[in-house]
Amino acid sequence: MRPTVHDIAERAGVSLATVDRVLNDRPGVRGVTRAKVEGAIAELGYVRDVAAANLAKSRVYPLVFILPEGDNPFMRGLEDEVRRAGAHSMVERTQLSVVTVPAFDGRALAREIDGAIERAVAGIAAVAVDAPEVLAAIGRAREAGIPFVTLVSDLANSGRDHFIGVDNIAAGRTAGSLMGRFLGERPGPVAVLAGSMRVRDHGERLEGFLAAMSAMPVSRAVLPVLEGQDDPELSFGLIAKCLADVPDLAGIYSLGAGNRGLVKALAATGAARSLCVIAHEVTDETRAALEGGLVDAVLNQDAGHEVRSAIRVLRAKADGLPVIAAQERIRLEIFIKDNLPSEPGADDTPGAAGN
Amino acid sequence: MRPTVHDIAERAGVSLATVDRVLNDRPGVRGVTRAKVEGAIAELGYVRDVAAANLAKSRVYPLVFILPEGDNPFMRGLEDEVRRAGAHSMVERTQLSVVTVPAFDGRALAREIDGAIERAVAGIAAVAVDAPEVLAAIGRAREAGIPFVTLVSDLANSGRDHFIGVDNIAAGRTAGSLMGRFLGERPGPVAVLAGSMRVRDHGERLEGFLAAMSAMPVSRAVLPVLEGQDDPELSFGLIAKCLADVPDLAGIYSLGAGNRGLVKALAATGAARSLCVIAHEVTDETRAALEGGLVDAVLNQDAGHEVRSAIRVLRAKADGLPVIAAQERIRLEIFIKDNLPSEPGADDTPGAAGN
DNA sequence: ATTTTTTTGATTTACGTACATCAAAAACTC
DNA sequence: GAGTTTTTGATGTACGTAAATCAAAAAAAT
Repeated sequence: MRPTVHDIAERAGVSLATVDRVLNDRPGVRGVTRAKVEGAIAELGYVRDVAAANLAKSRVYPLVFILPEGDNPFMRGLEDEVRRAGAHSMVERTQLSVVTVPAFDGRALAREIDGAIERAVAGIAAVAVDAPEVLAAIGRAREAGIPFVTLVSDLANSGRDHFIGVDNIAAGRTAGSLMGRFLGERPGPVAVLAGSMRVRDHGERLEGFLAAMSAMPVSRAVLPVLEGQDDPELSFGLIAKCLADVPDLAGIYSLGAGNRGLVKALAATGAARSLCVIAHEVTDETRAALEGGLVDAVLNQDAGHEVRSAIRVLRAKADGLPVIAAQERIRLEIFIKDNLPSEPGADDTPGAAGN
Repeated sequence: MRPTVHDIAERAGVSLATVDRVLNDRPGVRGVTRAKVEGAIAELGYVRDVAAANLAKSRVYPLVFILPEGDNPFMRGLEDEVRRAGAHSMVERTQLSVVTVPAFDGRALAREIDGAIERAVAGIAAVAVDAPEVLAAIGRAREAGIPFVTLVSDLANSGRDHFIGVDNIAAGRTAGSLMGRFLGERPGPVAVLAGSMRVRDHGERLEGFLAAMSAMPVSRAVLPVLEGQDDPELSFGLIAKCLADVPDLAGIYSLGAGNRGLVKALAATGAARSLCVIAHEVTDETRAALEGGLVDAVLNQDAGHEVRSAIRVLRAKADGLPVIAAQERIRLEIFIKDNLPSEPGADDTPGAAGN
């Protein structure tokens, strides 16, 4: 059976009060006594019963998720997942809140991080922005002893506890390999639709894509990047023009969130029947396009898994417990039509409204 | 804040003892009193604090995993995952045990299920076998109020609480689609390596594969199934013979666990340079083959996720709590060389032994 | 109305831990 | 050795729930 604080007291020859002082780093214990207690803890392999401690303390873990605003479907899906998890999180003594900031606004993000620090939350998860003020804010959170997780978009050298997301270079490389395999020896250039090359994630995906394409047996041109700012109408226009201007176009890689415009352009021109199209993230649009044959493959990161992982990691850090690395590793999923899981809520009664 | 039993007592105008009797279905409560208490429970939205209850009861959840014996790498990996999870499961009041039975032995499996029922375990997870005595044993477990999860291999109409695994027809279809896409217009038949067609899972994968291949624009022969009994040497022989007998072979789909023999035959003959090879489950052999270019894609189900899911589902069922469907859905993963996650333990110091 | 049976309430103990209080013991200083 | 300071121990209360006991109250039966 598991050792308790009573066992420690007996093994070390001290009282419960002394054990409590050592376990919780309270003052009033001589070094020699502390050593005895710590020795007993180690010998017994004592692990705190966190559930019992939380009960005694009536502890609640307030966690905050800071997400970018806008109509990026993936981010909205991420927000939905947080809200869904939050609906029954009090059962696990967790209280989730969502704060949104303008996309790519480092200053606003830093401000919200500092706000969360002020409120003494138990942990922070944020989609990072490459900006010095964000770097500094993360540093302040860590100094205040608040666990910090970057979500989807990492920030190097930030001291964050954990990154939850996929490797974007590998993502691009995967897209390139698949594109090359699917196209085989069929000739013609490929186009790339990005949001903005100023975003590091997009740059990394392109880098990986180009590397993989250049390693393919068949040499193939990659056209200059189309920057659609993740805007549906702008993306639509760029793709439609490209389809018109490049009659021998062989494929399109959409590495950002402009998929609504892409899918619309493909459907409008009927071009997808002869193109290989690879996009990122399963959303309503890309799911429909995959099922309807407009898109050949979607590379996905599971927002639900990411949110659950963030919660688990922040909780583990707050409790000083180990993180199970294998469980928290986010896989880059490849979906074709045949392995696409059924839509969430597909089990619901047809008349049910939303989910 | 969360309502407690005290709030129920006050709301219903009864004592704590009565609330306890109602909550725990103990005798000695009139119907009219019970209705009052249940009304208060509903109005308050009371949800039991399972952690507090477990503390009061010193509860432990003994769970048993019944797995097939043998050197099937996937099953051994599954067993490793259970043992790994069991190493620190007491922290969560869970006690995992593994029982192995001869592969495909329905009688032995039924006997172990009954043994677990006798020991009054909190839940059972088993790789199912299609046999009437197994069906009956699962029925007995359910009658005894013991939650039952089928793992990897399901059993229809068994009354099990949950299936944790992938859809094998979809798996076969995915393999067929990928094979067709990767081969493009390149001519030549494809071969299928199975364990045994007597195993329903293998039959389903073949079914899906054939359906997808026949839907491809290019018509392509599928050779009669090679049944290697998941034996490395038998599989080696069958593949080597096939490679010698069919010089225009275009691809191989390995739907079972004979991959060690397959990979060895490919390496020995140098045939893989001109073949498209798709296999199932990431194991040491398939990982190396994928990285070395002998295999083009591996379709995988994550054993670690499956074990964690089984534990979560069994715990939730034992507690009478809801199962989060999205979290417990096992995805059919497609791995090519570029999105293959680094090997578990790859973060360890190079000198570290095993893991 | 009386007797018998059933229901209800009050109370205690328990789980493992957190945290506070204050007297007693030990250690330190002069 | 006396006085002062620090450390330690004993104890109580708390968290939310489980479970047992027995007296008192309520309901049912005669």
